[in-house]
Amino acid sequence: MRDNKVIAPHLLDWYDRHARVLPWRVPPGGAKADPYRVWLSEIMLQQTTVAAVKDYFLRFTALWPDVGSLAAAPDQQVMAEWAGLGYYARARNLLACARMVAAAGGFPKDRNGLQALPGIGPYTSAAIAAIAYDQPETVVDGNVERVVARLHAVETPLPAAKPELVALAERLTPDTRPGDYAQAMMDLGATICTPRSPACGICPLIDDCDARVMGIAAELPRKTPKAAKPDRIGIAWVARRGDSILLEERPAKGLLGGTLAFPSAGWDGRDMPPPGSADWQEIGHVRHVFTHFNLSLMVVMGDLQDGPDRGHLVRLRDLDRNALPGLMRKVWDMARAEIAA
DNA sequence: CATCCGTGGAT
DNA sequence: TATCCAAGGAT
Repeated sequence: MRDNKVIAPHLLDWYDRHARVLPWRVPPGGAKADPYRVWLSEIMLQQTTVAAVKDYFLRFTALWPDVGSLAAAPDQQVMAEWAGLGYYARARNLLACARMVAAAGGFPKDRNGLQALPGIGPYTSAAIAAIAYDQPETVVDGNVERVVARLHAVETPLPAAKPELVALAERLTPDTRPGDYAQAMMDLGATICTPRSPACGICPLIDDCDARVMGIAAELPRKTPKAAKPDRIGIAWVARRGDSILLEERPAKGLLGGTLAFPSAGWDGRDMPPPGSADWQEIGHVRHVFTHFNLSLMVVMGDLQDGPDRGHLVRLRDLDRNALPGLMRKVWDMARAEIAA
């Protein structure tokens, strides 16, 4: 029979020996974590893998070592540095949040205050409060949902099971070392209690897990099936004039909001004409997968005869591929190959 | 509560 | 190739 009181001690003992070393992390029992670095890493890590975040985190903290310097950064530079990481609303909220925090003289020191800031929801507010301020808030991300669903053998499928999992997780949260405990739960989920083939044989909670006894650990948490992704098509214009190429900033809201992009239409709910007159030549198609649809984008290229009526011309040698979101990098790579040919 | 919002890696 | 999914939040 599981004893809730021993779970945190078991987990913390394991964490003291096996904590992952990460750029934004303070070692177990170590010095106090910097709220700015905790916040920045947590925003980047939302629905994003540790491997993908590492370089972005190092780059951001090198450019902007504190919230004041980030708050003073130009919007376009932050968007360009975020390019490729996805979920661009995070970048816009990041900057809005940094400016509010800088104006207030620092981060709020409790969960409710944190959650009032843009881009900070139930998970992130609890994570910052626990990790940076050592408050016994319960952090519930996808890892914790999975660990708790297995410990308690919760068979209700997600997302309906979420409230129940949160309540169960709250009962496990210790009053001491809540920040280490939160990170330990996530490390356990990421390295031992993994989605497909959990390594129960080396799990520090093997004697505390109901699903393990029932032999259903790998099946939990159950999830309600997702709808199939529809296919969408569209067109992107690679408009050239001399040694320059046309780019535009996308509208702040919606798909790839606020990012630098080639003019395009037909795939994002906006019906736009070509940005100018040209003898457009089809050079190929790029495929891209978004969260809720598959995209096949026809790429056409041409020399502008008039216009453009929007966007701005950028010299090829000034075009930074890394400042483009992933989809537009594919468009650019195709166009660059065509130009070279 | 459902939908929208990226990207890349693992299986 | 198809599917899942990764430290979620806003609307």
